[in-house]
Amino acid sequence: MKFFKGQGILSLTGFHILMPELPDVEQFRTYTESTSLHQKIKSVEVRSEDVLEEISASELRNFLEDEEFESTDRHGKYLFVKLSNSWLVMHFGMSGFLEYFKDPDDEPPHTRILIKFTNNFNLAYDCTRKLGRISTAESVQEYIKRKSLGPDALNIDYSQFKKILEGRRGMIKPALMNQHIIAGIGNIYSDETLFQSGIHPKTKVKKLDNEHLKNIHKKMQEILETAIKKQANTTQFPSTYIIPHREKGGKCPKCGTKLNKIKVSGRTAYYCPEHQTTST
DNA sequence: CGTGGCTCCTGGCGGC
DNA sequence: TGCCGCCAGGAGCCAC
Repeated sequence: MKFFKGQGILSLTGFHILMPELPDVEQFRTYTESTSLHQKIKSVEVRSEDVLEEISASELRNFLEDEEFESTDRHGKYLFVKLSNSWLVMHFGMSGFLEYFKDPDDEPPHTRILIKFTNNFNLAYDCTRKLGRISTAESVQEYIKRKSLGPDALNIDYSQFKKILEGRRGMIKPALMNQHIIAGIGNIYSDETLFQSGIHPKTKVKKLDNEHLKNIHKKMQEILETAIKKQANTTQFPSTYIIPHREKGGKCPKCGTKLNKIKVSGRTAYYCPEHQTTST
């Protein structure tokens, strides 16, 4: 699938890299579904043990070899792949992606785990910066519980959303990005959500009224659904989105004002000073 | 409870 | 050109 190959190419040419937040992982999930199900795993190469979490290379090989991927699931930024009796869990850090290929020349450049199927195709887990993690779980629920992940950002309804945010003392952007509160939103989708909601990223949660929260919840889910429809390809996003303008000298796609770039909880936040005016 | 700082990594880029 | 420090979209840990 050229799409994934394109990620590296896009990043090299200065376009926006597709980062593994919820929509990207959903794309990896459907990609896995459409390429890798119901094929016997012949062998597994662990090229870097750095990405293994609570499992050794030989344990992972034993865990996967002679198994088949039966189905997939996703929770937040985690991809789950079902085997006969347990689950493989993939997290992509800041630079991870999957590539299904046959010709060795098509192997991506920073393959950390290579799964070889008996049909002679391969699934590569490529993670340049080695910040992603591969692990296993008894079930999706067991993993969610073990990692204390909040509800998935796409599934959470408003009453639940409101309940988890109410009473928080901190700022809205870090709250949205906190995987223990809501799973799936990272730095760029929190920027987009707050841009579309007209909320300054440093706004204290307790300063937001019911209408604000309702709007944030609605925009968050609309954005995630749109991004998934566009296969997380930012070049296909609506022209009113801030994501493609999150760069030095970027301008607001709605009014042309130069975007502000600030640090919020240690992360880079871009926002429009004209559109995101709630007091902090 | 929240936040800032540090850490895990690699690689692209800007500045000198 | 070469080198170096800075920066990046994730997230855990610890001190305050």
